[in-house]
Amino acid sequence: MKTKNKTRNLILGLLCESPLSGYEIKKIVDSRFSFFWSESFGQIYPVLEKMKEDGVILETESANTSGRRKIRKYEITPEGIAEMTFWLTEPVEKETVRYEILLKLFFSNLVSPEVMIEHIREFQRNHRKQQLLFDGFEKELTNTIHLHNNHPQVLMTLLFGQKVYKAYDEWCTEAIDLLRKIKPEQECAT
Amino acid sequence: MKTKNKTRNLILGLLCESPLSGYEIKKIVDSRFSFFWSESFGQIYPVLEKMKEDGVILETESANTSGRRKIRKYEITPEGIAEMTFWLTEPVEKETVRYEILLKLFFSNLVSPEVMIEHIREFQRNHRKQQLLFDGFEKELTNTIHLHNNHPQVLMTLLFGQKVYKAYDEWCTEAIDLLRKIKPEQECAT
DNA sequence: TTAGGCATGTAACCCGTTACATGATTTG
DNA sequence: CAAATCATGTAACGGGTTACATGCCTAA
Repeated sequence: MKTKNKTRNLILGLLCESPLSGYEIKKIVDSRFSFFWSESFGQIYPVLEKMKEDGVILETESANTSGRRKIRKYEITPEGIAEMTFWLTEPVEKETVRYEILLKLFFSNLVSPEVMIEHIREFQRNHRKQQLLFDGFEKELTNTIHLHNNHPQVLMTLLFGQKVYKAYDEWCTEAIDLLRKIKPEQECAT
Repeated sequence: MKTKNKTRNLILGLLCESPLSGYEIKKIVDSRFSFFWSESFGQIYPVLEKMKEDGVILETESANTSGRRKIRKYEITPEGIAEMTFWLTEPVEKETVRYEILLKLFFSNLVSPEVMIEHIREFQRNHRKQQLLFDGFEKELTNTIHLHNNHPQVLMTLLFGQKVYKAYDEWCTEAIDLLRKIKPEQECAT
């Protein structure tokens, strides 16, 4: 039962709450998980097929609603719940992050400081957009408190995002300041 | 010239400073880049071969020193420097992070809070170890100031690590506190 | 009517890890 | 001598993205 496939666990987790289609899974990930997870259709659909074969989920031919294209809804089986709870107890694997922005920064003495400043500004802009979304989520959650039994857990993931993104933001500001102090003659090439 | 292969850029960057072997590249990444980058031998050696073919690096048959096994040293070519500077000016691609710990947390109402508390403790321990290394690096750097012309850039990557890991650490403490407050009857299953 | 969102799926490709094989040299 | 470390390499595999193909429905 050694599941390296995290997509599989994501799907199992979502289906623990309610049956969903592949399309809906993707939408949920894109909207609520985007700051710590991502999935593509090219991954989701084949994995769903495999999971059906393995008997951890089953298709609940949930209607051809109003002559629309067939929507394949899936629900979790007891085997699926067992697999999910097993995975939850397994230790978290060491994540292998790769911050392209830090790699560029590390070697950025090959180009003018302005280049790197612009990269960091862009990074800061993108992450500030996400920070605004955090605030929205938080309000949404405090309004619907106790509606979901995983409410505290959701808040905690949010808290993670808020703290880390705040750290990103502060770093961006400081890094830009530091880069501005670098004299052009210290460069290697342009 | 659309390089998606980041390993290639890492190698180019390192070779800008001095010629290196595949083994040395791996050691540098493991020791100094580990908190924001990772590489495996199975990736490095084939990429080096490909880069040689493409003429961005060349092998400088750096001696069979004292009858030892042949060490293949590589140095960068002008084409390699051009490729690297081009990549540095290209925008940073949106990173797709996947925090397994947050995915587990999000769905952790399926198991007892103690399970998740232990995962977070482990996460905190691992990252605190790295935080100690940051302090060591910093001292090392302040001693050798001005020895390398990318000194400020290195310090900035370090600053990033320090800020983000501090955010991790604070979150861990708060999250564990919050999890302790969850009453067992709020769970779904065990 | 056409653009865009809903919905599913596949093929090609790349990226990267793991595991293994090989062999030399150093150190206990 | 055995174990660890230095050093290079390959094969197998899996994970994941991108791009494409298909088709339906709704709203401008």
